[in-house]
Amino acid sequence: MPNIPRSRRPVRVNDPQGTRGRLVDAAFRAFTVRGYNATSLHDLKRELGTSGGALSHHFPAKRDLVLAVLRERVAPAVEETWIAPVLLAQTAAQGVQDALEAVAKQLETQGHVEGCPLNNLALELAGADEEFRAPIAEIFELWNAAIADKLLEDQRNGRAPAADAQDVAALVVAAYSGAMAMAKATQSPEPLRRCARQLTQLAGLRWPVES
Amino acid sequence: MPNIPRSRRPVRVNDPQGTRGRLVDAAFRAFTVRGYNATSLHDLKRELGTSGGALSHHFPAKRDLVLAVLRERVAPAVEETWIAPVLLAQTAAQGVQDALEAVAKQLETQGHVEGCPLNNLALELAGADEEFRAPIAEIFELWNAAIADKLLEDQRNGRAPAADAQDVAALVVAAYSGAMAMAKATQSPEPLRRCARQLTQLAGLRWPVES
Amino acid sequence: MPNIPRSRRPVRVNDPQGTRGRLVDAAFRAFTVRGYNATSLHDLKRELGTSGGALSHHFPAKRDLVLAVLRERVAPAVEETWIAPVLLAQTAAQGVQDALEAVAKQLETQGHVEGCPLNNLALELAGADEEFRAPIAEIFELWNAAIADKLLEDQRNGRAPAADAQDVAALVVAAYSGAMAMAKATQSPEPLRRCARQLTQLAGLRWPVES
Amino acid sequence: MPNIPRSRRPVRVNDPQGTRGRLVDAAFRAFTVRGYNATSLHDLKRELGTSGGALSHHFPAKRDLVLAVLRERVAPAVEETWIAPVLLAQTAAQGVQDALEAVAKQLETQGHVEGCPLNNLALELAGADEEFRAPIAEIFELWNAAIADKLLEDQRNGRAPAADAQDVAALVVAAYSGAMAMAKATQSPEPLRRCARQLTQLAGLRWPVES
DNA sequence: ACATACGGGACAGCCCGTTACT
DNA sequence: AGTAACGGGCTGTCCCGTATGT
Repeated sequence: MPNIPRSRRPVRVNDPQGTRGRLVDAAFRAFTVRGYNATSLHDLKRELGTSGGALSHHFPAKRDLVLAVLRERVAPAVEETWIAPVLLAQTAAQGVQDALEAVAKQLETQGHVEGCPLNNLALELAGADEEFRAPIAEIFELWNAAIADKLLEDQRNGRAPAADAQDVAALVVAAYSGAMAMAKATQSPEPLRRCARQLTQLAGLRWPVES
Repeated sequence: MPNIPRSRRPVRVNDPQGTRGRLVDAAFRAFTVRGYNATSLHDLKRELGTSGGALSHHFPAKRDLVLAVLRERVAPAVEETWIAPVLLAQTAAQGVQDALEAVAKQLETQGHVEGCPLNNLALELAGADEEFRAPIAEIFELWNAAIADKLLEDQRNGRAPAADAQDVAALVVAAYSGAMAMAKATQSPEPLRRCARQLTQLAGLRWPVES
Repeated sequence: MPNIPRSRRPVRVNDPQGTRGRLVDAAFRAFTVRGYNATSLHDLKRELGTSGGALSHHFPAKRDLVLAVLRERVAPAVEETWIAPVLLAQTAAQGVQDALEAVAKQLETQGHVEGCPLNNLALELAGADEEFRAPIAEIFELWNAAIADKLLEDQRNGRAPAADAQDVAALVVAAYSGAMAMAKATQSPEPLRRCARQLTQLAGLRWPVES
Repeated sequence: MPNIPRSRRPVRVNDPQGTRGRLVDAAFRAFTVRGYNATSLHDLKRELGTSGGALSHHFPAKRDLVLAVLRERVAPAVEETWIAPVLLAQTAAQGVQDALEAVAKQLETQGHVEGCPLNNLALELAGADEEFRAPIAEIFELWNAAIADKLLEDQRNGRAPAADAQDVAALVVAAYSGAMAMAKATQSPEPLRRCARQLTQLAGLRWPVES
């Protein structure tokens, strides 16, 4: 009885990296859009077609999943949308404007405003568990530090007025985070735009007016 | 308050207003500390001693409870801690500083930083349901408008430099909200203090430097 | 439009006592036959037609259910099959024989030997949790004490030879428990019968052979 | 196979006998302490460091594991702690006392009373599956037979009074098993000691009172 | 107005086995 | 022989809402 169309058996492929990555991706998306508590693992499984065993294997508990999301998706996202632009710009002020502009543009493109992933998770999880709070705080601090460092460099090079770099950086990060919260609540990019405009009027971020 | 000999039957007090108020209070606290999804109605019932039916009587669904919390606790809180101080201060700039100072002081007093109730609920609920988003957006807008109005008044009176009042107000609200998020994540009032200091350096909030 | 066979609405009857009792009954049966860990709450619910909510209401956790079973079913069963017969018999020796005979007869009647409920739960749960162990130990001790007391009375009345009543009682209880374990393993009442016969040969249980 | 500089491959030792033995050992311990149903294979794997496939290789199913435990650990344990002492003693009565004394001493040494492995498994599994019941019954019967045989020999040699050897043996085994159950429930070796004392008062086990 | 009882339907986590892979 | 990935299914628990009772 030859020539059996051997396509019977449900061929399973072992792809640990891929499966894990897809899980983290899906979790990142879902946590950002719906939040941590409002996302059921069942949703993730169904969305991906992965089984409970696979999920359990890679992430014994939901907690482990969100920790991976923070480390492997949220932190890189902040790095990409904020730290890199700031570091690569000519001045911190310019970098901040670039980053704000890019995000505002993106919000305008896509209809729905989901808010900042870091902020969303921070507000929901920071109060719950020290194990969550610590990595979140760390991301905020790296972000802050990157802006502050750039600003200090600018000041040394005469490209920024004297000011407490840490304070200025904190305001920038806070303004962005808060603006995103308002943008999410009002479903409009306007708060972001308003903040972007006003930040150019901040003493510590104004190009030293020569004359 | 008579001598209660009747040890048997659960003494029931009919106190509609009181029960309702206590429910909203407990919900406000729990939603602020643990979040909406992480708070079960069972928790509230147990915390208050009031049980099931009472809650159901006043609030048919959990949704109704959070709406009441927004209307009757969160909005008044914003009114009290931000709108009133700003309106009563001599200038908007002063009012903003007062409000920030008051909150920072409070954070230092109490060990744990729970964050801003409005912000917490906004981030968790704004993306979920239009029914939640609208009242949250409204609170943000009232807050914003109060600051902007005061600023316009200042400008008319020569107590503030010319600037887009809406933009400045948005930055103030955003900076505060974001700073509270960071304060919650880092469990420290420092971000708030940094932002307070920097906001005094914002052009639109500086007292017109007379010659 | 009269005379609607008003059987439409799923009439629910509140019968807390009844529901609770049926749950404990079903649990007692299932725990005795299949054991604690091998019995799923789903089984109980389906067997009774009760819903998860009802179960959760009466017994927040499985632990609470088994504690109720011990207190309200196992202890009374020991009381009924052992303590009462012993106390009511003319002598302890006679009571022991009566109890053994009754159980042996019952085993012969019903085909399947499930073993002693107390023993089954004791072996499975006593090692797990102090909260389980304590009530189990208490039942054993009451059982033991009843036999010992009766024996002491017999000795005072000259109806039993001098012997350490506690020791004799312990042997009786142990022999019965062990015999039931063997009966369950061999699915035969023979071990019980053998023990019954031999216990009559125990010095402390023999009627003082006058001569 | 992307050439990962795979320096951290887990060192694997092929040791079929050893792995199998360690698995059975761990299972024996866990089943004795926590019971069959309360022990997850995951626990065993983690305890041993060996993982999934190894277990599956040696024991396709959990059932096979417990059967091996019965055959290779429980039966030998009964052989060692009961059958050998009885056979080697001068009389059955002496052997029984020796065995009881040894176990009681061991219980006193180690603080925690786990109970008799055979009894624990018997009560939990005998009712579940004929495949489990049979080997358990067999162990009980071998145990019983050893004592009965020794007793018959004693009787033939005039070292024991006439009595139904099977019955006496059954009582001894039952008393021990039951006493261990009580010892586990009360976490005390006392029941065992009491039974040991009383068994010396059993007619069939008393050294023929030389006239 | 309030309290107890209950209905179902999730949810996270676990568990036993099997399959791909080394 | 042994490892890691994976498949599903099930378990105890919780949770929100409603119905019954006082």
